[in-house]
Amino acid sequence: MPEDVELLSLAARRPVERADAARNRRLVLDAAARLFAEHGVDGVSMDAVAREAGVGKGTVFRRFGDKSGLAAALLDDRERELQKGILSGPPPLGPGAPAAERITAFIGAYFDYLAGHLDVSRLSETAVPGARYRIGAYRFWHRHLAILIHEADPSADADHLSHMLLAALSADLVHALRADGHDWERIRAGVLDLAARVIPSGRDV
Amino acid sequence: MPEDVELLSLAARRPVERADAARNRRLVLDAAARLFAEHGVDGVSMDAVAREAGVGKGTVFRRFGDKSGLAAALLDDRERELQKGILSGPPPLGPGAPAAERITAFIGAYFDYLAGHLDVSRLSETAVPGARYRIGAYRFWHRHLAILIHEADPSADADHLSHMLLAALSADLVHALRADGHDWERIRAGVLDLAARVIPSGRDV
DNA sequence: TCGATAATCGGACCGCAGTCCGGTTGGTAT
DNA sequence: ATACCAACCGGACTGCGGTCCGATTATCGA
Repeated sequence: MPEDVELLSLAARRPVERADAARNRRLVLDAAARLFAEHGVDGVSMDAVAREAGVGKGTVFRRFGDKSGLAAALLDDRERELQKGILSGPPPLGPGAPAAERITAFIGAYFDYLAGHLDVSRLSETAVPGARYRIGAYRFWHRHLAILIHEADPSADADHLSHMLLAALSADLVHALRADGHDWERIRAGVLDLAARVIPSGRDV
Repeated sequence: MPEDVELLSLAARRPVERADAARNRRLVLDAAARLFAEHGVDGVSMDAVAREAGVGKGTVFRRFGDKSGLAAALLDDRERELQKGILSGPPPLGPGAPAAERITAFIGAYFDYLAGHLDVSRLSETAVPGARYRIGAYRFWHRHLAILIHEADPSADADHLSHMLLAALSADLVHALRADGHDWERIRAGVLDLAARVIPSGRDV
């Protein structure tokens, strides 16, 4: 399993983190979570987050880069849970099952994760154009999927195909589908159906 | 062919348009095209467009809504060309060919259109979250694809599948792939390959 | 324990997207 | 031709994302 490098690189922390910096990071993340829950993702400015955290605006931006970075940091914990399940959990999400089954399991699990954090995910993906593809977590999902696709069908352009499957799971698209009246189950089934069409699980192609 | 209603709705103009309004629309669009070509899409503010057009800022926003709307208006002419080819051009892009072939033709043609206007397309799709799905042109592409998918495979959720195929053609994704080193031909082939996997052109499923 | 050094802190500052409203102008009915 | 009204015009204004830099504070070597 050569995937483990990903998690390591994501877990890599700076040599040390000063005590005040760590404290402030926590303050900012807690404040953001509180305000998002109370006023909705769109109704919270970065100034408001800084004020609620009792911290200067510059501090927030230095630690999180921009608004999408703050949202990504908020998602971090849940992401790690899913990443852990992929790297070392039981099959079919974890190692041990055939690639096609692992693909299905991953897409289902990722969709459930997305559905549970759609607003914050959408913020992290759309606040800054191109942000989605730069986030470490996206790279993890992409590499994982690409490895599985290559295993299931070596003739495919696994790298590109992996990006396109993830595009079907973009928060902005799912949000638009919801706004268009699609219910969760329909969207979930549709994405899984797409994956099944792309990577036939049984024999043949 | 029940698709024609789409084009009509897109072409529907307000009862009349005042002479000064029409003149200013032209001024603004020309100014925007000029500035985008000269300074790049990211280096042009709405103030600059208004100034270059010799028009007030309010005028620009009233006529185009927001920045993504201005970009969408700039794309309008080219879009209509493609739309015309779909509605009344020769097969396989136009009517007359089997649905699966029309899907392939459409995706290839749309990709070429996208590749030719990637920056402005990206602006129109990402300047405002969710903007892509609200634009009239997107609805046209979506409905066209959905009709063909339903024809090729009535068992599929054509509506959702159509959205997901278009997600693989999102300007932001294609931009990210380019930045990641993928060349145009590779991306084009990958998207067509995806369509072929989703909608088998020959027999069976 | 204490001084040197580098990272952190935070609020003033900037540019831009988008709004508002009093003044103006073009279309239309008489 | 003219008067009325709706639509248009445009620049001042607001709030937000993001930057910058002088002051502050934590860490480490002596």
